[in-house]
Amino acid sequence: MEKDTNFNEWYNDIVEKAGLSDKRYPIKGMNVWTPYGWKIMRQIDTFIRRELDGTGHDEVCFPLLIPETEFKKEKEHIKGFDSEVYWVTHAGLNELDVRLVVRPTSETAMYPMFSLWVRSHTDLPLKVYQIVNTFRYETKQTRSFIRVREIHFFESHTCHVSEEDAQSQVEEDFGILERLSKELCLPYSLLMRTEWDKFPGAHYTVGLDTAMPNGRMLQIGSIHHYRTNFSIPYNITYENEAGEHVHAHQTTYGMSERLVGAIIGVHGDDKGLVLPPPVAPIQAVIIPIISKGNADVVMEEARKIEKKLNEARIRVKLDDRDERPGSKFFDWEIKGVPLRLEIGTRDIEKEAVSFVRRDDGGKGTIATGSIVEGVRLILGVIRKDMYDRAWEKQRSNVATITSLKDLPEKTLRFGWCGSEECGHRFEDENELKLLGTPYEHEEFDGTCIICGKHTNKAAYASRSM
RNA sequence: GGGCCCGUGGGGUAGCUUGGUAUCCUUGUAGCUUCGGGAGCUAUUGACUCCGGUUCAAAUCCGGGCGGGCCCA
Repeated sequence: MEKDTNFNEWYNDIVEKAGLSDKRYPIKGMNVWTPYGWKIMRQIDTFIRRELDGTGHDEVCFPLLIPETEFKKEKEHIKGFDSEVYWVTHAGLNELDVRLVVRPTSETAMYPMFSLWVRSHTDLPLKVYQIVNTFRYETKQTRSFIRVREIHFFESHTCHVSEEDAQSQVEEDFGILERLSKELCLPYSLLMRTEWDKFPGAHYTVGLDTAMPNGRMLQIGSIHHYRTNFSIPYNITYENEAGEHVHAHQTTYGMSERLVGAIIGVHGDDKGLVLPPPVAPIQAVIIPIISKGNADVVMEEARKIEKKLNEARIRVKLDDRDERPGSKFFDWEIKGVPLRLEIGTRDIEKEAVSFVRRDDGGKGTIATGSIVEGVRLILGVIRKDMYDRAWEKQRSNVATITSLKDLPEKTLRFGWCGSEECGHRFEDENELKLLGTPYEHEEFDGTCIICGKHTNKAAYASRSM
């Protein structure tokens, strides 16, 4: 299956063949995480926990159901979500007096509790997160990991004494993102979403977008600054040092299983999945090369190597199935295992192990005596190379344009005066989604591509995934 | 939001026009054999998406549900 000529089919094919997800579950957009896919997700979750724990967040777990009365407290928020929430209307044989919403996100579950938890300025900042499933009734075509109705994601929610303090939380979130990006070898653009596309109820939203091979941007997460937009309706106040009751300023940060979708799309190739070593369930696979009469010797050596790597906490698997080596090579390539180790008579004689990199096909040997150091080193190089190549692709995906004729299949960068009128016209007339303006300062000098007014603001747009 | 297409063993398919015995590949299982890029042989398990209609008879024709895919907005 060819990735570049037929990305959509390729993607579906890989998800199935690599054993990431089984979408035969009989509800649209609700797929089964099969073991290999779930292991990848768990690696990502583990990293996120480590990062959030390390930055002073506490993990919590809120109920799945939200009373309609709480859900409807913030007007913009409900407007943004009420067409895509699932309702619980019955319990047993009885119709419920107060209907329950299945969380599409947890603001409205958490904030009534925050108003109880936050009393004094000494309670702030309050920083919590949870890793849970949320539900959104997607009406569009669903797609494994990218557009689903049951979404596995993490959401962190914070409360602060001031807008500035909340702003510094946003900066901390960018730091977490940067480290996550290195781990998953995923590049991203930080784009300030337009007023009409920001999270319902937010003061502003920064979208985290990754370019897919078809030139379209995939949003992999978002960071929101709420100011006091939620703390007012939910009455989240604290008493400051002067004895006054003040509304807290809030932020949220969320990312989902789309990270898995992005990894598939960014790194995969015609042979299958290519996994970044830090999240690969199996980082190195050992293929014993057996021939007549040497099975015992080869297997013994392979087990020795397996044990050594295992003890060094490298995720290793010895493939001792009764299959021919070639067939095993194909299997593990589809599954994207970063490093393949081959052990045969020739290797044993040379006291070495042959290796093949999944990412670029590079081959070589590692001396058996330094197998742990060698494998660690190569996995490190693979991670760095994947990271660098992915960023290079992300940058080259952007095309700066001055005319709307003959648009390339890329992410477009162009001048925008910033007016809503030009923004809407741009979207409506070009079948494109305005992703927003760069969050970080970016030199630009040109004219608005719609009205022609001079502007030093660039905007980004792409077709939606 | 609109349009088009599809649903047959675990996966991929033939059969459907013209109603009557379901094809092939792959996978799975057991055994033999083989092993530095998808080996071979033998035996064997396993299917017409659901509901309703037409009919002596439905995988096949008609309607609907559920599910999947592609394109456009």
